[in-house]
Amino acid sequence: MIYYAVRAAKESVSSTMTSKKPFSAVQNKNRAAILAAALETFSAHGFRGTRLEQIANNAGMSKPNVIYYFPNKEAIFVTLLNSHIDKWLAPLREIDPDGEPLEQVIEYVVKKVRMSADMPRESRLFANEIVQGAPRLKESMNSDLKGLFDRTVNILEKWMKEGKLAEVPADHLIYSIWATTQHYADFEAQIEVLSGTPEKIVASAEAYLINMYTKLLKP
Amino acid sequence: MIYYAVRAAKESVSSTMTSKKPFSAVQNKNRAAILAAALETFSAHGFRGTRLEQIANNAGMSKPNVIYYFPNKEAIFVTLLNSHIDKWLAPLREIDPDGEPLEQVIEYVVKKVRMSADMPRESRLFANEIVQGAPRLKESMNSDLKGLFDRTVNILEKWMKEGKLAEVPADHLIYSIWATTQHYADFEAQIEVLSGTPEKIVASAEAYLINMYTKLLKP
DNA sequence: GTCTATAACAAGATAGAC
DNA sequence: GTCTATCTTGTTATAGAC
Repeated sequence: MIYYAVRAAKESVSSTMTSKKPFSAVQNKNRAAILAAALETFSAHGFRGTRLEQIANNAGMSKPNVIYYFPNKEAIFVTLLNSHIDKWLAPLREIDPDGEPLEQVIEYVVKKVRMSADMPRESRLFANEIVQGAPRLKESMNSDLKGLFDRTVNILEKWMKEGKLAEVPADHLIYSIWATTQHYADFEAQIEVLSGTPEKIVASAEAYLINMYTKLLKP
Repeated sequence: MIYYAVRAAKESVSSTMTSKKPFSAVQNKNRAAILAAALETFSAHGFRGTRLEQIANNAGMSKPNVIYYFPNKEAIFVTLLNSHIDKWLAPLREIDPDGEPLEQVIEYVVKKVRMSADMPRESRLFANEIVQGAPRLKESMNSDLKGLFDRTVNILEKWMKEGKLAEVPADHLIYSIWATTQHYADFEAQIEVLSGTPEKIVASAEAYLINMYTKLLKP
């Protein structure tokens, strides 16, 4: 089950690579359509709330045809998670230990809040899963995320010790950045009720957050 | 359907009240057991992810017996949401327009982060629902929450105009308080992977957040 | 590769005895 | 009020023709 998912995740990226069993052009096209449809429904309803039929309809094909490309529903979900995780963690990876500290943190905040605006479905996909205990995400959190998190904590603590950032607990700083930036995507339904058009709100969030984290971290 | 839910939510609070059809002591006890079990499972798995059987098992009774007390699964869920919403919004309601501004905001932050520590399941119950578009919560958000939110925005803006708080967009301020405080409960699974025991982390969150919002808002 | 039909099963809800 | 047995529906997954 996991096997198929991983294979799909890796190979769907480059169909031309000369591995054992590359997917055909049609296969890649249909896989992509399924994953696009899956992002739509899984992010809106979570794993159990999503019906295979919705995915099939959104992808413009029949239910059995979907299952022709993926062995089961869980494989679609896991493939989807894996296919987005690198992109999702990229901004964290791009923090430069040799850059100007405050600038690096603010840059990270800006990237994250823009992701919330540009990729709200990806954000909710992960949010849905984590709120429910991350049963299908614990593995990649332990491998991909944990290392990145620790690396970032170290960089931040070094900067603080050097007096280049105000001293705050680095782990809490990262959590609050995640919380404040992703909130606009994850709780969009609530924001829409309270503030109207979410797009406008996310647009003005950037300035607010830059100000907040600058005040917090300026040495 | 909604009728039963509302009736249950209101009457289960005070069994002795002299309304048309008060519930018996046994009824109240069983209703309470069902709602307690429901909080456990709905907060962990969301509405569709929760099985009636899990609720029954957790409540120590049979599935049909659960349905004897509530007409269906949705009624349990709606009753549960309603039975917690007042408690959940209490800290916001308690912001005193005549109090010392910064103190009032910090007090609010502290109450919220403690709720995250003491009532993580309630937090996730709402988070789960909102991430999925709040289909069964839109109504009470429009009635209960919207008014409270607007009231709070007005209080904050007045304080800012009077120079008693630094000027920031009040709506974003509220969103960031919600985001940073609830994050510890809602994303507990992730925090556990990255920082170990969530209890310790939430405990140290209070000081971090007090510092952050003080720096942000001190005039 | 794609489809219709259907098997297999899980889950919500009901009937009716106690 | 509570339970066992069961109905009914919804949903995943498969079989097999094209």
